[in-house]
Amino acid sequence: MLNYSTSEENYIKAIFHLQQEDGTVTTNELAAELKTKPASVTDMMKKLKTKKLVHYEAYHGFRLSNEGKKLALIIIRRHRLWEFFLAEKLKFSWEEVHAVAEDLEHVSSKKLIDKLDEFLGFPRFDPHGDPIPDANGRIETSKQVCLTELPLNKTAIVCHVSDQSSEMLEVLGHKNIMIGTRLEVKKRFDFDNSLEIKTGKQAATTISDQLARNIYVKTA
Amino acid sequence: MLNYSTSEENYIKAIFHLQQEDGTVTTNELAAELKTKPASVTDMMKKLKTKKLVHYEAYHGFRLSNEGKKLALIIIRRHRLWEFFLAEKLKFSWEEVHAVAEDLEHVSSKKLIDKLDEFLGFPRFDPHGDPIPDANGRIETSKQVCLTELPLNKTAIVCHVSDQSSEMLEVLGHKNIMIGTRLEVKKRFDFDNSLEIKTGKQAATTISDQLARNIYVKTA
DNA sequence: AAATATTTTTAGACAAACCTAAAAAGAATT
DNA sequence: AATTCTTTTTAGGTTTGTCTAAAAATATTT
Ligand SMILES: [Mn+2]
Ligand SMILES: [Mn+2]
Ligand SMILES: [Mn+2]
Ligand SMILES: [Mn+2]
Repeated sequence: MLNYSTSEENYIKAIFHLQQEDGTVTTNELAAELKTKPASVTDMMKKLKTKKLVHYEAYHGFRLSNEGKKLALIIIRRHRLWEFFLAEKLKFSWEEVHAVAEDLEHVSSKKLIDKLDEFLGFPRFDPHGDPIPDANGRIETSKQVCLTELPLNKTAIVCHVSDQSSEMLEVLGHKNIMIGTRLEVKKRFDFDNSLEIKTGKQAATTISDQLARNIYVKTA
Repeated sequence: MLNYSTSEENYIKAIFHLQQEDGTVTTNELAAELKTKPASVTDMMKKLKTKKLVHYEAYHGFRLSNEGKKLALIIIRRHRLWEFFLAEKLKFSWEEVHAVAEDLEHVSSKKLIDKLDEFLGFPRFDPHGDPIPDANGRIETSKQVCLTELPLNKTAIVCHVSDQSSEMLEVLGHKNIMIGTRLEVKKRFDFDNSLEIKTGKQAATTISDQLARNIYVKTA
């Protein structure tokens, strides 16, 4: 069932990401995304069509078939689990993980990935806050986002704090914020980027930019 | 300096292993090792020669240049560190690690490998007992081997015990065996595979097959 | 509805890594 | 030293994934 080349996998993953927005993807879009030429994209689309991974009619764009989507989620799972591993276990910084994961994602042993998942404690989000598909390809629909980027008045749930120091936990405890807390940002002060937030039925509190940077939330 | 294809890397590694025995490697030998055809080997040797990784004169075999040896040790380092990771952290069995490492070894980030090495605690031997080259390409010359495979009357030093249970440590303590102990196998009883060993100036002791299987030694 | 501009596909070429079959070189036998 | 056997190389071909340049289809303007 699965034994695809690095090139095929990179195309499938890129189509998956592009069609999230557009629905259907064009030749030029994909060529730009993959830093290749439109002619190369057409060649590859013909091949992926015969392999039943994409729906494609000449001149009318393409989108992934169900098979193609399943494959994309497998590759995304590998990519994000490796990113998590690199950040969490090897202490790579946030920005470094992507490039290395871009290569590691093409090592295709199913057992490797499932054991890695287990070793990492079945993490749900990669270091950029993107959800990690599970072994069956199921993926959380809502993206994890830093509290600093949450739009005003949008209800969200705290799902991760990146700094676990006792100082951090002290201030969180005092403000009654923990994993699972439902909150909304009511105001954002441009002067110092501090936030006024509302949690449940309590009075509003203010959160510094410093603190907000370490809190990740999921929109419901 | 280093950006070689998966194919080039597999050839370099295979030549390294073959020339350990032979000194110089032949076309047919290498073709057999890599399950490819002699004609393909000749093609690749021409390429590796222009890249200065091998010394090669038509019809007279080949061996790695210094550059080639350095590259081989980098690839072997990657391979064995991944094998150690798979066995130690992901609980892969002994026999499963090689195939997966055969792919992982071609991910070429130097930082990835050095951080992995650190994360693993700078292991000196892979799960098969082969030594792991360090970040500078230095490699231990003597291979680690299970006590069950040590030839009679050959002095060796205990370097690893794979079972660290308190029961195991109890029996080892009683027999005065620990990491660093110098020993020789004096006799091997076919009936139960038990061993009579001699350590330093003490009287000989007997070790069961069960115990011996968990002790690894390095010949001096 | 033409004319023009943009996008996409086709045609033809190239490098990498492999193959088979034939030729050449070297080694072993007589 | 000539013949025979074995090994190695060359010649020519295939597949995969890329490219440029030209042609065809589609979209946008006028
Ligand atoms: Mn990424
Ligand atoms: Mn990739
Ligand atoms: Mn191995
Ligand atoms: Mn390999």
